[in-house]
Amino acid sequence: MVMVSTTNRNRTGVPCLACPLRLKPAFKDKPDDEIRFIQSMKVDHRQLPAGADIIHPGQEDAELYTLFSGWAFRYKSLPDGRRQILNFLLPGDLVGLQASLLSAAQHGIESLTEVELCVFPRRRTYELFARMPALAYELAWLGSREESLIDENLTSVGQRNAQERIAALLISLYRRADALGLVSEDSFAFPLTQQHLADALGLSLVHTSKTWSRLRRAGLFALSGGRLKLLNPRLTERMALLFESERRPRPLI
Amino acid sequence: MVMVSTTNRNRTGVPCLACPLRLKPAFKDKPDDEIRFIQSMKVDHRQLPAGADIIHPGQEDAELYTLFSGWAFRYKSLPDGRRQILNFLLPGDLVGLQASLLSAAQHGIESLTEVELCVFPRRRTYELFARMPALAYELAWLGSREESLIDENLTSVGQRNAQERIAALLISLYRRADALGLVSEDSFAFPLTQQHLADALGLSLVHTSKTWSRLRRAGLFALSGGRLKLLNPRLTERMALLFESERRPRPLI
DNA sequence: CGAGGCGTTGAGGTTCTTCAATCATGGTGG
DNA sequence: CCACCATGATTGAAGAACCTCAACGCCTCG
Repeated sequence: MVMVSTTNRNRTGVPCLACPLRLKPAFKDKPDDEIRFIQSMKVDHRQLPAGADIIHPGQEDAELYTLFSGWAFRYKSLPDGRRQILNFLLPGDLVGLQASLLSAAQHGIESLTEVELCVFPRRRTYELFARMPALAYELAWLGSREESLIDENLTSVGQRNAQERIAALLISLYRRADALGLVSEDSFAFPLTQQHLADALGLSLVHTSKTWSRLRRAGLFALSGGRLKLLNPRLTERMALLFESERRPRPLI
Repeated sequence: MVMVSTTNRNRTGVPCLACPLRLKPAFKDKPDDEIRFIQSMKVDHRQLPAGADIIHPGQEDAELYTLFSGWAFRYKSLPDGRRQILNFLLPGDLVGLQASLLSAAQHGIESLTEVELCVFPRRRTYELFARMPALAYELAWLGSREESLIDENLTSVGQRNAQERIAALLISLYRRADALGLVSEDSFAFPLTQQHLADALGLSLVHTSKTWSRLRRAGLFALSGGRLKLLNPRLTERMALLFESERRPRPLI
């Protein structure tokens, strides 16, 4: 939970028109004039270490970001310290849309790995709506997509048992990483500790550890060198009681 | 789960400029030209009985609605029949924003009481973004607000025990009903069965019944004639482990 | 070498679930 | 008017899932 603001003075980062993310199969094409508008709104390219507060609970002046690289998560805490991880953020995800629309952040956002963020000033969010309706529409679209992910997490925590929750989380992260080209040989970088898992699944640390180890020993997945390999995706899907979900390209802002 | 489409042929319903909801303290003022635009987008005023499917899971042509009167809820089901209620919808809430932006509804929406809906064609959602950026912004704002409610529910189900979950739900519904002027003498119409409660709280029906009765006998609330009266809101708030939350007016579309 | 972060495991207790039976209420048809 | 049925709420009993407490091992880092 280190508070760092290592603002990279290299304001440009990568030009948005040449953004490597945009080439991934996860994302839709976008007309050049919209990309140039995004470029003109981008005021910084910021790098933060793992464990940094990107937005803290109650913050009123949170900017709007796109996660360029690395992982992060949104969370909510209770007064007595219990913490619920609401969802994980991967490259291309919007960071802080809710916080920038509502007057104060109702949640916190923390980096899970070192991250790079494209920074857009929250003051100009309305300008985006006024001048680039297509982008505004995609902003709303991305907001709805995030809500849909949280719906799924709520269903998991409310209805699935420990083993089903783990399976559902693995499949969800696997699919998202895959769409971003982060999966090679069924394995992808997996920066979560068991405490993160427990807080995301609504389980105690101990029970998470036991169930996690059991599923690993049962051959569902393997973990080495910080990379997770799904050994039996089909079985995992069935164990998660998941309905099929389509995977169409999405907007990148 | 009756499928009825009692389309009220009286297309007008109430003129939006004279919408009685708009007078409630829950809602912000809006310029007349925006209200007239909303009126021009409204294609129907539809009445459905309790238990009707407003949007069914997987539906691809769901319209966008504003809930004019009555209660509804969003839910997600697992293949084996377990159901999670994601959030409750009260008058003034948008219905089906997520479904109208994404290509198919990832959830269902069902009426809890008889409801009246203002119907807006999903085909014209983009037109709204193009022609009325202020309204588009408020649409996104309402989407973020709904996400924020789901965040709270996820935190409840993931971190609170049965009694805390019930307290948190009661406070949340009480505050929302209050802002709509639906509360008189600390009591408001309460159309949920214990099955709805159980599905929203992620608890079994039996345990919900036992905890619910225990809190009622403990004097937290009283239920008679379908109306719920919160007898000790302060205590309920403390029991829910809730942070204080501001209540500013919100947009009505 | 010590400290701290992270993961694992055992033991015992609590919360919550499942199964099952009962009861109250309201509507319907004979 | 009453028998019948459906829906919803209540309660007891037994067991499973999950939680807390506690101890220990492994690793990295200073």
